[in-house]
Order: sequence, then structure tokens, then C-alpha cells
Amino acid sequence: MTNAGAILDPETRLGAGDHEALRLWLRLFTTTTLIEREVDSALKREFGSSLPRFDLLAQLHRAPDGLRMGELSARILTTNGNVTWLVAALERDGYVRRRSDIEDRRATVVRFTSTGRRHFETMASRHEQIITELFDALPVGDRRALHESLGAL
Amino acid sequence: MTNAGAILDPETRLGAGDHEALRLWLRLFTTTTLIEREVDSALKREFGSSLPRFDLLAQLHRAPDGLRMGELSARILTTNGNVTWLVAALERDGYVRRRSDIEDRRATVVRFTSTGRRHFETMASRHEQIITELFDALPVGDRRALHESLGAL
DNA sequence: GCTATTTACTTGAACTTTGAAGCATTTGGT
DNA sequence: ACCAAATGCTTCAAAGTTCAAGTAAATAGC
Repeated sequence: MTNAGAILDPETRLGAGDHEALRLWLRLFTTTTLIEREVDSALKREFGSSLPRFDLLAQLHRAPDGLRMGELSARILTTNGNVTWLVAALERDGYVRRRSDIEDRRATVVRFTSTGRRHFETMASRHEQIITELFDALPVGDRRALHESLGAL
Repeated sequence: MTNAGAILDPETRLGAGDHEALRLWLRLFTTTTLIEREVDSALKREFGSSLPRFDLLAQLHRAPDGLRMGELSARILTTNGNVTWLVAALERDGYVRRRSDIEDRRATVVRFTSTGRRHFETMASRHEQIITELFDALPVGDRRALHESLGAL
């Protein structure tokens, strides 16, 4: 287990001599990692799933006609090999189905099964609840500003 | 990535502000992942190292007297087992040294070797250069605001 | 129509991370 | 002083990820 549960001043990771951009990056990284961990462990605990799996399903959810493997790997920012692996696992669990593309037989299209869609929707609403709670700490104005700034990056 | 379809789930009872949090999280996650990937691959390419290794060394660099394994794992946000593994690899490479704590013989203190320190300092300046370049895209005011907002989270 | 190249995915090995279990040492309660 | 509980680290198996190489199908150039 992580030691993050111990009380640790978040700034402990920082040194006095670090420059502004570096400090910003470190904070960005730390914050994201902590949230990621929180979400991932909740998904594991409550659904026996994980953030990467959720991420993949979320992409499928937005694409009613299914997605090709390559499209999936581009969207979830991971390698082809990893997508093959993830999809194989999700298929084994009965949440998605693979079928080769009719127009291009090299390609494989992935779709939800109805079980998968239902499963995802349950997770999604829980997921949204977690995220909303976490971000509630932040004033609305800040959220908007944060969104803009990150967009610029 | 672009929410071109502006998908609204009719089942949810969450307000408009809630979807906003989700989009913000998605952007936070994506941005961080992209930067992380960039930095990690540069460290691999140029130094045969990795971001986790760099992170660990950075913590040591700020602690002239060395750090205990547990302290390290808390600071780099990873598990004890992983720190054991990372330190073992770094020790094999001659960058750090392990020695059991005199005051508490359960504990292990990790320090730089002089080679390790030199190696880290080389990487660090390159690392800073990369980060600075990436964040240069952002106006100074935004950087400050971003820093504040992330702190609030 | 053939061949070379490119594209889409899969495979397998190597590597990294996690989580749980285990060992040794220290601490706290009595 | 004693023993139970807590602490610090390590180990191991399993999960997850990447990278490079391989296969199959489509495309481009002749």
C-alpha cells in the first residue's frame, strides 16, 4: 500500500530552489496522481474494474457505432498492445464484443454488449459522483479558469 | 476529446455544473498524461532512466542526510514494494547506497553516491529545460492562477 | 496484375507497479 | 520485564504496460 495516507505536507515534495514552472508541474502531477488513485481504487473496490477499463468504455459510450482498436488506443493514450489486452479482458467479462470491420478486414471494431452498456452506466454515475465531490472543493470561477489554462497547455 | 456530440445522459439527475467537473477532470488527466509521457520518454531516450527513477532521485537530492524507504514511498506516491524495487535498481546502477538506520534497525536509509548525485544533476537540468519549454506556452498570470487552483484541490 | 509499401492489429518478452503476506524490530500497555 | 500490537521493509505473484517483431490486408506505383 501507498504511504500517502500518512500526513504529509504536500509541499514536502518541493524544494526551495525549484523554479516556478517546475513547481507548477510537480503540483499538476501530484494532484492528478492523487485523484487518479482515488478514482481507480474506488472503481476497483466497488466494481472490480479500473480506471483504464473505465476510460476505454467511456470512449465506446460516446461512439454508438463502436470504435476501431487504433481509434481506441489513440483516445485513451495508450499503446495498441495494451488496447488489445484491455479489450480481450473486457470481452472475456462480456462487456464488449469484437468484430472485424466489413470494409477493411484488417480492422477490428469494438462495441458494447448490452450488459456492458448497463455496467458502464452504473460505473459512470458513481464515477461522476466521485469527481464532483472532489472538485467541489474548488470555487466555480477557479474551475473555469483551470479549464481554460489547461486547454492552453 | 472534443465533446462534439455534447452527449447528455438523460438518466442522470446531476446538474449542469456537474458535467463541468467531469470535463475538467478529463482535461487535467489528459494534459498531465501527455506531459508525463513526454518527460518520461526524454529521460529514457537521453539518459536511459525514467520518470519514477528521476522522481525518487529528486527527493534524495532535497534530503542531504538521505531518506528512509518509507519516507521515499510517501513522497513519490507509490507503494513500499515499488520503492524497494526502484532503489534496488538504482543501487545496482551505482547511483544510491542503502544502509540500515542506526537508531532503528528496521529502517533503511538511502543516500546518493557521488556518481548518483552528478548523474541526477545532469538529468535535472535537462528535465527543467523540458518542463520550462512546455509551460512557456502559458502566460505567467495563468501559471500563477493554475498553481493556486491546484493547491486548493 | 504484381510487387513494395503502408496500415491495423496481435503476439510475446521484458519491465513496472500493485497488493498481500511475511519477517524483524520497536513501541505501548501492564 | 513481558507480550501484543504497530511499524519498516522485503518478497512474491499477479496485474498491467510497453516495445519490437510478426501477420494479414489494403493501397500505390509501375
